Amino acid sequence: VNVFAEVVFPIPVDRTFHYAIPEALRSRALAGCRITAPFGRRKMTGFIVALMDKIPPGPFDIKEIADVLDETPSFSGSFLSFSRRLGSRYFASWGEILQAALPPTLLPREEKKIRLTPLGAEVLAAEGLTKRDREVAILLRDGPRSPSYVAGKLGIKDPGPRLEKMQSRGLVETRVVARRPRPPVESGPAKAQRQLEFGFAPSGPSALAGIESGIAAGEFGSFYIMGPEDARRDAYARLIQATLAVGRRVIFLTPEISQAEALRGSGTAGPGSSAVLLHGRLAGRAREEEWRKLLEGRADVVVGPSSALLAPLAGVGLIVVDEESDESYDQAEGRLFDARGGARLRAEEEKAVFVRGSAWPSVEAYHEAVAGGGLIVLESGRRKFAVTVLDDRGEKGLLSNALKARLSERLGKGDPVILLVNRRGYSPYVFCPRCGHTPKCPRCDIAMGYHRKGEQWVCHYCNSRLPASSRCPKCGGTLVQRRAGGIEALEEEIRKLAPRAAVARFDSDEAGREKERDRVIDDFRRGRISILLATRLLFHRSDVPRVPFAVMLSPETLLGLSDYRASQKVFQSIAKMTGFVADDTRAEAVIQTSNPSHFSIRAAAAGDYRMYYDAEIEIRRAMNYPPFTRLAEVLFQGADPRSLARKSREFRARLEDRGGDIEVLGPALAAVARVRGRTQIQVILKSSDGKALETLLRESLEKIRIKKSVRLS
DNA sequence: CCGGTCGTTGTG
DNA sequence: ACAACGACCGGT
Repeated sequence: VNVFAEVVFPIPVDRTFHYAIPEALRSRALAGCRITAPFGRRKMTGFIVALMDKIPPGPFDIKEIADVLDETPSFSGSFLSFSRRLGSRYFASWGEILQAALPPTLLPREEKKIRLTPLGAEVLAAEGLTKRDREVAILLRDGPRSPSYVAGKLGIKDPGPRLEKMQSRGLVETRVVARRPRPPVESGPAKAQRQLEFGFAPSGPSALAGIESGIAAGEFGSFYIMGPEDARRDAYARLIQATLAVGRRVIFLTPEISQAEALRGSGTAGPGSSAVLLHGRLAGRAREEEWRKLLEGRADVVVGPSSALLAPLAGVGLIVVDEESDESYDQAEGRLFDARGGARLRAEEEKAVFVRGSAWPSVEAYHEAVAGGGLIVLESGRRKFAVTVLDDRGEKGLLSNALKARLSERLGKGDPVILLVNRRGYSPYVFCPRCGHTPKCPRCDIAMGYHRKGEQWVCHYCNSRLPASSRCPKCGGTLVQRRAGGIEALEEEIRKLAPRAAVARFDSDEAGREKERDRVIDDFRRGRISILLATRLLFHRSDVPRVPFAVMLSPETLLGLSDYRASQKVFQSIAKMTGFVADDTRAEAVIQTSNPSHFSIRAAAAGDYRMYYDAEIEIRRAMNYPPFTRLAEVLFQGADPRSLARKSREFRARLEDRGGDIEVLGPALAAVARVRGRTQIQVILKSSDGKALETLLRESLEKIRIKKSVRLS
């Protein structure tokens, strides 16, 4: 009989721990249940991942599970096995993945509170305390506080020793306050459901028949649908309905929440089915309710950003990753996994069909789809609008004379226009001609951008701000601005050019909140705004009206990045800009650049993906970059550069011990050597053998205990 | 000697 | 993640 449980916890320790199940809990303690258990000196919420009738022998003494928090498991068996593989693939612990899959309301946290005892109050009143102890007592006079609050107010890092001392004298006491999770929601009749509806005719090219038969057969398969947005949506609708028709379910990923919301239309996903949105911005209660619908099978389709991949659906038959090439699917700081790789993994696990789609695929995915035979191209027809490339070398200001002339003409006709630029603020940086100094972010190794709004310097990495000054902080000289290139400077020039036009900005500084963003787009659609200035932020909206005139300014600045994907970013940002242009012979897209002959710009201007791909794939081949080699970029972060350097060298030594045919670059300071006060050191591994690379990486990284993130490509 | 910090180690 | 422990350090 199963009297022991294997448990994981939501901490960055990828190990399982063993507990005995007391008699009274034995019938309720099932794999996939949330539990509480003593862990070290604490009590923690964890998850049962397996039951067993004996435990591995070891020198530890076994503890008992304290409580089982679920009546029915929060995670199914297949979800457990998927989440284990997902965590292992992306170097996150199993428990962290399970935590991310759970609505936060279901993960009770407990907090330590320090309270002043009556004795403590008495001694305080009698002035019998030393300076520091007095400060602590005064803080606690108004009620119990957490240790971190005390630390912050006292300006010390660790109040532990002092508090312990005071506790042993009976001046304060600590209490652990458990924030109990809400009782499980009764799964009664579904309340007013947020029905997500897919309004497209179930018709489409016969090319989809292959995917449909894969869905019907219930086998894993991987496909790529390349085509414009409306054609892709029709195809998705057909595939979703085919999946629901065989009684299976659908996970649909979009890069951003707003795109998931935009999928709401008319019609339905299918008779008797329902679809829900699931994302982190849903407030506690609502999020739990949607999650429960999925767990209990009251909904058949989930739509959302990367995190929706962890939705608790059973019987998944189709997983769609739309806008496949979007960066928000990347594994990056604060994101536990790569959503594309994760989606494939889950599809394999559930024997589901894996579909990626985009108008402009990433080079890696396209290469793979062509080789694997899963590429489906939906014809987009020849575009009717003109595309013009303007060379801005030798021009003054942001707008070339040729562009100004075109803009004036359009505005004269009353045409709405969109102008895209790649930079926030006014100018990229300021510098002192006398001593050469450039003001940098105090926490990051990067120049601060000058923002006219609020007269401040802003770090575009960590968003910290300093009041701008015209004097050099080093030598007192007069600072000068680098050529103004940001959206604020663009706004200034536009207002000069068209003083009476209604201009609005769509960037993180001017349209910060979600509501504000919706309002700007809405005003633009209604014609209350005639000139829309935007950063890349606009690419994540699928409700931007088509316009007769759109402009991309200086896309070549992205080429300066030390990233082998730089040219892809250039191609895609131009291609997406042309996506805002109405398909009309009188419409025009303009690219203004100082590098008009670059292949990514020429191909984007021609709207020719193959032209771009053929050139880029040759570069990738020549330089031995993905997809011709596997790359692992390991980033170590830490406050102390010395210990970071030591540990990253230790990592390198481990890599070399194990040898193998793997190229190791670094350790070296990352391109941005410091972010938020933490030094960043990078090690890059290159190999043609992906399996060997992953194994080596896993083994060598295992004992290196510092904050690290890994990007595999 | 104490309070504070830092790095290391273990959690069943 | 978090707590505990040991080494070290500077101030009284």
